[in-house]
Amino acid sequence: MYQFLDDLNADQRAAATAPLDGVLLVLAGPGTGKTKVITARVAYLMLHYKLPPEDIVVATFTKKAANEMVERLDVLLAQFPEVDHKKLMIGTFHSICVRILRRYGRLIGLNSGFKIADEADSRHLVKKAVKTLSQEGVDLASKEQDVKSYKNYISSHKNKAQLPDDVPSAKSANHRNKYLDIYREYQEELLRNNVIDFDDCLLLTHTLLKKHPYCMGRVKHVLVDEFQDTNAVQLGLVYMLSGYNESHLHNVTVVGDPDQSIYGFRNAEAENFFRMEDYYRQKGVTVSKVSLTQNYRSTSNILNLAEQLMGQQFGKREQKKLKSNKKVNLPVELFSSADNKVEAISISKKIKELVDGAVFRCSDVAILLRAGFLSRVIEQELIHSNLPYQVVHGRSFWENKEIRLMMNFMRAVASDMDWLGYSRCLEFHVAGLGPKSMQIIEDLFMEQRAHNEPGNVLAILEGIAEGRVKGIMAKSVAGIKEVLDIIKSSRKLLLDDKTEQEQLSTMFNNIVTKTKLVSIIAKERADKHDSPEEEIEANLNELQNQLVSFNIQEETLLQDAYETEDLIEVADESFDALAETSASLDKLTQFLDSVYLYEETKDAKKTAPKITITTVHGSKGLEWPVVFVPALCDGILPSQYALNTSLDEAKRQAALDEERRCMYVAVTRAKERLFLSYHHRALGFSMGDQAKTKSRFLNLPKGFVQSSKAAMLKGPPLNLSQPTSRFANVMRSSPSLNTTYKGFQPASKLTGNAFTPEGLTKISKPTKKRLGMGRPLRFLKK
DNA sequence: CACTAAACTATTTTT
DNA sequence: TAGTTTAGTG
Repeated sequence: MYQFLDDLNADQRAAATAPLDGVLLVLAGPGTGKTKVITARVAYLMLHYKLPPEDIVVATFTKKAANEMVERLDVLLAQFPEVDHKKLMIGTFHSICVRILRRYGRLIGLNSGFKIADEADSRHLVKKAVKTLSQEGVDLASKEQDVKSYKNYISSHKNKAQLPDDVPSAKSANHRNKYLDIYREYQEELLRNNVIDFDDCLLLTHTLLKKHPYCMGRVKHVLVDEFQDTNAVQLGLVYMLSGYNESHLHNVTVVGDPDQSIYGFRNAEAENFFRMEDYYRQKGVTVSKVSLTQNYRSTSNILNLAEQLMGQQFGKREQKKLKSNKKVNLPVELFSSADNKVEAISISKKIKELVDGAVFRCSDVAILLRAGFLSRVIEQELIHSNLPYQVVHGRSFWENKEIRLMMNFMRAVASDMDWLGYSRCLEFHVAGLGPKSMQIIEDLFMEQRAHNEPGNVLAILEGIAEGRVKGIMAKSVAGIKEVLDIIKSSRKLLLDDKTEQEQLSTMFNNIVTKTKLVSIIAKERADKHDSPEEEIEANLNELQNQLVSFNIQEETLLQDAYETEDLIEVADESFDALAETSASLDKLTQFLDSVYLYEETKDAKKTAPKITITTVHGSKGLEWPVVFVPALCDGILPSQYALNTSLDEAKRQAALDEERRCMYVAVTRAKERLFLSYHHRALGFSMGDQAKTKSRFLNLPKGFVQSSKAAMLKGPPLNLSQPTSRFANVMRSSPSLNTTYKGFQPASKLTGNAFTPEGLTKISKPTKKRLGMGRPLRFLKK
């Protein structure tokens, strides 16, 4: 019928072509072609059932997943020009919600010009709230740790759809009320700054649709990817989005795998699978389930180990019977090391063997870690042994100081209302401007806001420059004048008679030059890095490129999509419009808006032949021919938190189960070779070295892993009271000692003749991303 | 009142 | 290690 359906196996096809009406749960284990199925289903809904793309909502969890799906649809639908899949409402939950709020937020009193508060803004406002409250006499701790716990409190309530007024009153403890006070004050702060935080994106949409469900009344089908990662609010959104259109009531497709739920800490609830089933069954809606069991990724040894691991879950779980399609099947290897440095050495030696044997390339190898900080030791060792690697950290690029500063200066250029942006610029650039002076300026701004005006930071600063404000030191006034100049001159550059690209890049350079950003930040890092300027400039270049090459999103998506149009007063113009505007200024504004919600964080050079180091969470949805999972120690995986004995039994089990799922995700990333390891001792920071024991998850029956004892250090058992770091250093620097280290067997011995290098190169292409759409199809066919 | 230098302390995962 | 908090100085 459709060619893309021929490329699916029977189960996949059943899922993709399931009836339009009713609820479909697709239980897709790792490597079973989940994305392929959901993409095919979307195509089928549009082609076969003739659903208009603008009536279909496809919600994903990450930007990457959304982008990938669009890419696949591009290929899939190339031959069906009559279907315009660009009109699909596809994106992360957050981005879809923001689009809805921009358009209909007014109905719940939201100012349509709102901005998204990023993590830094949000933290700042929590701190602010704490400060305000302590000034009012409430006794509050404001250490970093405490701020974190306040944020957690707020977030967890928001994720349960509880605004301050909805929080159930605490029975006894009075610290609870303090938390609630902070929550209230924090919400006020958001409002005063005309921003909403990440959780609000979802929560406010939830509130909106509860009151005004007709806003999204024409939605005919809702699809959710990685459903196990949804929280209560997201589940509610699915119910509401699919619960209004009478001709297409409760038409939902969700795809996911409860075993891969590793975002519980962020209030994801894998139980949503069961909840949803109950909810719709009670409504009399047909609920069908399809399980995908054919695995196209891993060898059966890897799959067996994974299944064995999950068999130890405390919570209920359905057994999986994943079938491998791989002919070759090498054992999963396990080794232990005296300490984490030795472990790193073993890993690098092993990688060297695999790579030198021309069996794998560096880009085929990934090292997956429970936590980011574990990468340090391994990185050092990889540098030492000259192995190229890349650390893929979620948003580290955006967290660089130079990037954050540039973003803030550009925010100020883009909007006079953006106090949060302006304030960071002032703090950075104006000498002599401390908390007291900042407070004076902020008060002026908030006063304007209180009078229901948008607020205009630039005007206030001009007032200061003209000496109309008391309490600001002369030295600071001079600095403020400079900031004014930077902002104004940058704006002028955006109105120049040049191309958009030129305008943006000269504006960018203008800020960089006038703030002397590079030299100032370089100075701060001088004692830690060799050539900090280089790195800073490279980062700035990257940002500049992203800005200049940014394409304006189709924000008009919702514009014409709704018949209910006349029912709803259309959102008014944002009142933030600057006196003079230009295409490049619009572009700048959109760029700033988009960064946190739409823009995919670049995963370094995809083509570079490098080893990938990333966290287990960061590895989700990806795959590599060779995977190392080091540091499988109690206290790391499972993490210390899960081992906390002060938790009650149910919570402890739930936490342990999530940790186990973490390991499940890690091991199921591997296609051909999987190496597990742990160390007996962690050489650490100031807190001193810690003795470690083998992770409880490694207590497996015989036969699932092959221990390679050779990786253990030869020599006397470690004396734990002696400084081990020196020991490790000797190991590393002394060749004679190194020879006693046996390391791994040569790759040839392990692989035997079953694997020829030629045979392997065919299937050992790197990450999923590079496979794109065409490749896996061809691969699966054979 | 702001700035600097020394001291401290916490290390998960992220839209 | 690095980011933040503090105490002491100008």
